[in-house]
Amino acid sequence: MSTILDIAKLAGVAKSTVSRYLNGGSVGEATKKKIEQAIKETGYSPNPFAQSLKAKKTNIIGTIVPRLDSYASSQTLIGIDEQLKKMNYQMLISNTSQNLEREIESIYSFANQKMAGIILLATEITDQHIEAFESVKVPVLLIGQEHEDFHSLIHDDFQAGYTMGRYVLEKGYRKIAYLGVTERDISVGVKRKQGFKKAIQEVDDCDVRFYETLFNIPAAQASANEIIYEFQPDIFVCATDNIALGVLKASYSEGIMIPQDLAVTGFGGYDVTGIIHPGITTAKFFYKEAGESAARHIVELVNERPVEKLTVSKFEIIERESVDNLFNRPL
Amino acid sequence: MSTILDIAKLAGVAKSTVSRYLNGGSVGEATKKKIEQAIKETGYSPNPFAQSLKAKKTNIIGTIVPRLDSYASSQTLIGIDEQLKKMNYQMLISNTSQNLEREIESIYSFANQKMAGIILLATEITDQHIEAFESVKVPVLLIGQEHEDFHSLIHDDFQAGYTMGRYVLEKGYRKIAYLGVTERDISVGVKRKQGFKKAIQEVDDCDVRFYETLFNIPAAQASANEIIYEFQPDIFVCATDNIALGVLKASYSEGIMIPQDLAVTGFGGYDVTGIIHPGITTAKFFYKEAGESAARHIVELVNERPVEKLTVSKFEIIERESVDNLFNRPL
DNA sequence: CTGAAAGCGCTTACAG
DNA sequence: CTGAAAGCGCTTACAG
Repeated sequence: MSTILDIAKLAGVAKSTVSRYLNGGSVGEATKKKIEQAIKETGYSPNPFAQSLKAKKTNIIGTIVPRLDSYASSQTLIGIDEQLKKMNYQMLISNTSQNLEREIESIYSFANQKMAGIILLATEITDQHIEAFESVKVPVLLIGQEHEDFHSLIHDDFQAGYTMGRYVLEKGYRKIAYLGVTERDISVGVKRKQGFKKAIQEVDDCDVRFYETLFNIPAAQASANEIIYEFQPDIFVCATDNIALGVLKASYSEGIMIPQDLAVTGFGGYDVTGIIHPGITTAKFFYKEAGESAARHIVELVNERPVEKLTVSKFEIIERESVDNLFNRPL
Repeated sequence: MSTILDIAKLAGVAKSTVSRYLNGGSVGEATKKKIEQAIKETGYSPNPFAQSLKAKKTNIIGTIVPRLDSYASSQTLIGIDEQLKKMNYQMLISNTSQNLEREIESIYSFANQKMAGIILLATEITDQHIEAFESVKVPVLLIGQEHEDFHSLIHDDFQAGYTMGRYVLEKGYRKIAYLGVTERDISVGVKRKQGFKKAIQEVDDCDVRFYETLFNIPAAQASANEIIYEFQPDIFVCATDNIALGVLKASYSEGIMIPQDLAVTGFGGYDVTGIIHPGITTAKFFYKEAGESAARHIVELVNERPVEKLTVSKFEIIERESVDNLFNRPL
């Protein structure tokens, strides 16, 4: 591996001149040629550690993600990565395997590694998160959860919940099981439910019950089984697509036909909801696009340019076979 | 951020002593105490760039992956990441979005960034890959494809193909469409097919046709539609789970019942194959475990310890509803 | 436009 | 056991 000194010698100039050339400073035509030639010969490329040591800062955006094997995470990461590349930044992923403590560690570790900025694909924001972010003084962007102290980019959970609620009501469903998740997850556990509730409050002949389950399919399946037994709803409105998949599994195993006997909706717009049969009606979020915006925003922040504190990403209801139109049914 | 010099002053010793303490050299009890105290007070932690600049080497393993949004990739990455963390190494992901040129660029870029080693989740190995690997002289490990020049860790594609072939024959299927992929992908396009062929050659009353499609679901769906029309197979043996999903979609849309009218098998063991209904019979590979082994191997290579050139990861046939037993059918 | 020198934060022989 | 000094590869004022 050649260094800047090798190039300087080869080109017959001082290394400060080479450095200036590399960084777009003023260099004479003749020297420029010589340096270019030397670089070509050696295949020289600067040592990023030496650069970072001087600069006390990198062009890397540390991205903390709770898991690698979810549609939402992957798509968001892809969006971030692609956009960052375009802007000549790099993405470094820290996977925390859904361990909040590891998120905190990652924040400090990223700061120590002189990341230019940090993006957190957030689930819960604890006091420790706040403390960590405040002590490291690195620009931060939250995705998926909002917090007054930090810049964030969220999906329109409330509005999606409201729209989904209206949709379900318009299709004629009135005996509804809302299968949600912990309220510690504000976006998924609170906002979607609140939006849904608002829609429900606009009608008065509705029998709705609210349940809580975990994010994974087997747990959702077990919950669905119980609820089917004790409540016999006409429809499950699920807080995530995975939970909807759990409901589907429960139905298969009980011989319940979808949508004839039971309807199901989700949130997320995971690919799998369109692959399976029947397809699941869902509120699709735009993870990749959100990732791209996030990348743009964090770079703005890194360069100390202003960014709106809160950005809300859009959504879209995708109608599929898992919901019937009760008004079209023969009596 | 405090530096080693701050610690040295605070503790009243030379920075070389602090450095020695940090790196486990011999330090007197009394000085040790003072240094520990100073580190605690300041929350000091060494600047990794300065360290890397000296060491000319990091403890980071660069991992090149063709895509982030596939089950196989995610699981493999999770395995690599977790194991690497245990061994005090870090993983850096480079996503190439299925662009072979970007893979080459990533190899050089990783070398430039002084990665301790490189893991490539390989699809095709071109001459440019070989040239790149040879010129950078960084330890390399291939996952998913084997190559005589490099250490590699593969799934047992041939044996899985063979076992799947025998399985299908034992269930009584004789009119078989094998839906494969390009032979440029040796593991998926060649090995699985070869194994399957071997099984077929052991019987003689078999009508098998071989087709080729792309890796994505819509392409597989289109291919399946054509094949159903022109060949009317009893079963599709698909080279990947995604292709099997494409066949399933084609069947849904044509009103073909699975497995009554048509059976389907895949390779991979993607989660989704067990979530949908009917579940897809598939040869499950152990991606996460493979990732863990890969992590162990690359670290061995980094430390110049011997590693077998080729490691073969296991597989397992998972029986689900997408394949019937023709011998059990009423006449 | 160009070069000499200092310094980023660390580690590593080399003395003592 | 401990410290002074050199050096890793780069950048950045500062002179000229």
